[in-house]
This record gives sequence, C-alpha cells and structure tokens, in this order.
Amino acid sequence: MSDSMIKKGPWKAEEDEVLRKHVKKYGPRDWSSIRSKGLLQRTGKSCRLRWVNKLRPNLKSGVKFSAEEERTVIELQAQFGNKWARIATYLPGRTDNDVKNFWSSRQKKLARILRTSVQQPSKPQKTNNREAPALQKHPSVEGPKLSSLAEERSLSISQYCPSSYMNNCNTINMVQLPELLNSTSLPFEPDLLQPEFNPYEKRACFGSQIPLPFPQIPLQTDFLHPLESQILPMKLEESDFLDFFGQLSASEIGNVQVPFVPSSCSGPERSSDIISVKREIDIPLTPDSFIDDFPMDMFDHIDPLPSPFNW
DNA sequence: AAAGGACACAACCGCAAAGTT
DNA sequence: TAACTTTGCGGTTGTGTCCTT
Repeated sequence: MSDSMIKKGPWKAEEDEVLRKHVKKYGPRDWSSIRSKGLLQRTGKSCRLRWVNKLRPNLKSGVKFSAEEERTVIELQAQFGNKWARIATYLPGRTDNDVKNFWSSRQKKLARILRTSVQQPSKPQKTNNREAPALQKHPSVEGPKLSSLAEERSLSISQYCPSSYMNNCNTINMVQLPELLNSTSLPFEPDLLQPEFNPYEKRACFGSQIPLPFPQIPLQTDFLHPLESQILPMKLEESDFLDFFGQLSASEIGNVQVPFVPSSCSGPERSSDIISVKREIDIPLTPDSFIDDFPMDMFDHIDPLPSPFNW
C-alpha cells in the first residue's frame, strides 16, 4: 500500500470500531497487520496511538486532572524529569500523552505570565481572568534604574530577592515576583525567560549580595500547589527562583500564605519543618538588617500565617 | 458581533530500543 | 550477528472551543 493510501487526521467512529475488534481478537499488538490486512488505512503506529490514548478501557477521557493528580505529576516530574510514560503509570486512567499535555500547558501558562510581566511593564496586563488574578491586585514595584544594558545584565536577580533579605521576613510575597519582572529595569531580557523550565538546569548570575533597593515584602505563595509551597522556600534558598517557576501552576494562583524557611533549613526532607517556622519581626537582623530602616507599619498588611492544615 | 488569545486535546513525526528473521 | 520490523517514547504541531476585548 503506497503512502498516498495512508490516512491521517481525526479518527472516525467506524475506524475506532475496526480497531476495537482487532484488539479484541488479537490483543493490543500486531498493529502493522491492521493495515497489511486492509482493515484500516492507518499506520500501525497510528493505530497503536489511537488505542493507547483513546480506546483503551478505563481511561479518564474528558476529565480534568484532579488536585491530587496534579500534585502527583509535579512530584514525579521533579523526580523523573520528562519521563511521561513512567509518570503516567502512577496515574490510573491517564496516558503519557495526557501527562505531557498537562505539563506542557502548564509550562506555557507560566512562561506567558512571566513574559507578559516583563514585556508590558506599564500597561495593564491583558491577563485572562481565568488565571493569575493575584497578579493584578498588587501595585508594581519600581526597580533600580541601571545605567547600561551591560550593567543591567551584570546584576543578578538575587538583588531583588536576596536570601539574606528573605530570611528576615515572615513571608515573602510571591505575587510580587512577576511584578519584580514587571519593573522597568530588569537584569535580563524577556527572551531569557525561556518557556521551558528545567528544574535540573542551573542558571547563572545568582548570589550577588547587593542590598535590596526596595522593600517588597512579603512574599506570598498565593498561586502555588501546596507541595510547591513547601518547595518554594528551599528553591529560593538555592537562589534560583526561576527554576521554581517551572514548577508552579498559574491555574493555582490563589491566596495561600506560606512561611519562609531559614537558611539553615534545606532539602525536601525538611519540608515538614517549614510549618513551624515563624520568625518575629523584631529579631535582630544582621548583617543585612536594612529592614530596620523600614517604617514599622509597612508590615501591617502581612497576613497571619494560616494553619498548615489549611494548605 | 467579530477578532484574537488562551487553552485542552488529538495526532503526527523522528528517534531509539526491543524484537524478529 | 546483521538487517529489518515493530513498538514505545518524547517533542511538536494542528484544531476546536471558550473567553475576553
């Protein structure tokens, strides 16, 4: 059968029926024989894919990922990387394609949020209301003006969120991270915000100890999956919050407060400790205690920490 | 009401591993 | 053991639907 006889595109109900009968008779194998026998004008590959992704019994077709499934994917992706088939084995009724699409969609969403924040610093964002509502309800924070592009590039993001600064706060307003990106003098260009965030890929230029030029406290982890809320502080401790953005879901933007982790607390195995961490504002802050210069009422808007059982 | 953007989902493609002859 | 075929996987693209402007 020539290639011109090979049919592509959406499957018809009749084709599905033929495929079902074949599988019922011979089992989910010999996919190529379906075409060689003249049953369907589809490649064996196409038949297998159709069976695996749509016709296989017990698939959760048309059902959105539950919070639990999302949590599982996030956890397993961090563990296995983009091993979708492997991850799918932990999710009954889900295919590797389902997991892949879910993750891809999520990544695009995050990338878009960051990119629009960077590219439209002064205009109100054309943010779809279905996501990231929190991005719109906080005023932008003006970053430092830099004299040259080279200077801009030479500065690290850590000056916006240095760990020493973060350690001095009860919470950190994650909502403002995109707004930091939204400020006029970013130390990187929009193109550097890659759509793909690989948690295993370290990026350069973190670790500067230049004092934070503005007090944009506190960092809320509004839109985080509970698991991510636990990971975030540690990620930030690792001074690579962009990696963290690769793991959060914009659809999950909400208003969840998460306590921050002291620098002595690191590693996922300590995540259970996070809930017990609450630093007092009046703790002496040295050597980076610029916070002393802030008016005391600036902390008035800090919400009390929620019970961990509400996460 | 129309246009455009965002999203979810389906399907294809290229490549590599595994299996068969 | 080499050549060929089949299967499986991950990346990418196309399409329809919904929502916002």
